[in-house]
Amino acid sequence: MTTATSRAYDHVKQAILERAYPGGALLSEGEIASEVGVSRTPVREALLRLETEGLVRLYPKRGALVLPVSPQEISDVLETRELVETFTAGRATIGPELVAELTRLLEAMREHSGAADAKEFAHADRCFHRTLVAAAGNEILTQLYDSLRDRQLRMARLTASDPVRAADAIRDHSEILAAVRSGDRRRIRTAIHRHLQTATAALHGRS
Amino acid sequence: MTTATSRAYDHVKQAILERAYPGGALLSEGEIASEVGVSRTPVREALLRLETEGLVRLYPKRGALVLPVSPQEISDVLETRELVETFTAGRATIGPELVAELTRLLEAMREHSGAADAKEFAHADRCFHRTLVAAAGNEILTQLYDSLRDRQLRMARLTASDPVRAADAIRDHSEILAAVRSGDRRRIRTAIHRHLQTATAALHGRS
DNA sequence: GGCATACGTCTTGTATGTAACATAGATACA
DNA sequence: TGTATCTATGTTACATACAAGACGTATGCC
Repeated sequence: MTTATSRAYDHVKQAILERAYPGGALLSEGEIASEVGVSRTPVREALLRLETEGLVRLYPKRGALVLPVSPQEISDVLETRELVETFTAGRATIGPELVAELTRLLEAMREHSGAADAKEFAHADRCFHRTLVAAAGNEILTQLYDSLRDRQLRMARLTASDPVRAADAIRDHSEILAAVRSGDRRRIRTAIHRHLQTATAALHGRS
Repeated sequence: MTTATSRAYDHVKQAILERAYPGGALLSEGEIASEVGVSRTPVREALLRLETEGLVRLYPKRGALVLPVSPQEISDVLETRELVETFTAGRATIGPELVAELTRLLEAMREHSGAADAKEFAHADRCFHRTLVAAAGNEILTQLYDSLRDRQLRMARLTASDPVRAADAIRDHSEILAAVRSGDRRRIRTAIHRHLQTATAALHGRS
């Protein structure tokens, strides 16, 4: 069985990312504890962790405030994401395994590009980028990147349920993969930069 | 009065950074609790936080392992630090307050360059860099940078107690400050890059 | 001797109890 | 009316209790 702490963590994190706990809400440990069916202790540990991830802010004796997404946060996340992705693209170890993995993930995106599979699509999308970042071999940046993607999840309204955007994403990823295959790092960086530009524009166009 | 959790956190963190708890040591909550004079609960919260900072690793039902510094970690920290510093240098809002603050910190470094003030020297050094990073206005990167500096603390053998290295650092920082005054961003990045190169070399030369 | 098993010890994971703090709203008073 | 104070309620911060898991070691058996 999974631990009580991780159940509490997953529950709260998912609720925040899906806006079931909206930005600005003040959560109490006891309330969450009874929802999840555990005691307050594991809930408290989950909230502590979510605070370090930047999703909530703990106010002593008051409760846990679900941080509203601010323009500053959006800008910081996007800026940092671009920094990490372009940098790691310049350092990634490019080999047959990497190409094979990226190919597989791109294929998964194509398979799930229908409106019904939005969740799987988003997952493959995310894994694609993550794989590329991880290929640079820097664990600190890989972990940072993961937390950025989580935070970005809250910002997107209805990510990827739009077929046009799904098609855009597939096209962009194909270009990134082709660039990786070519081994031309400048081309990879350019492709990633362009991809993030379109993604950013879409985000701003809807928020 | 400060909270029990923060006392436990400070105690353990300092002990790890100063190698009082050496890499590879297995800590138990109860042991720390009695050292600090609090119950296990706040100790546990402190350890959880230190795990997210990459200083310890919690093994279920076993204890908290003080992570030994690995070559991989050294490389990741240095690489990430350079990435963050050079990037933020390119975005920092350069104004009179920034220049004044950096000047003040450089002055503090000069004041404390004697061997007796190693701690104050290191503190001013760190604040100098932190101020520059923060001037870019990206909270995510600023926070990341802080954690990198903590981790780097463990790697340096006897940081800055060497007068030659202190003089080197002051010279490098002067050049960075001059570059900031000039407003030439390329020059700032170059100065930072050179500074990190010498710092890295010193680190490797001794470890 | 060699192997499996049982046991004792250490440690955590989780629940629960308690006191102190923060706040909102009521109340008293000028 | 406006202000200060009191009180009721909700919430955490921390301590403590207890059960269960992980290991090292001894024990029994061949």
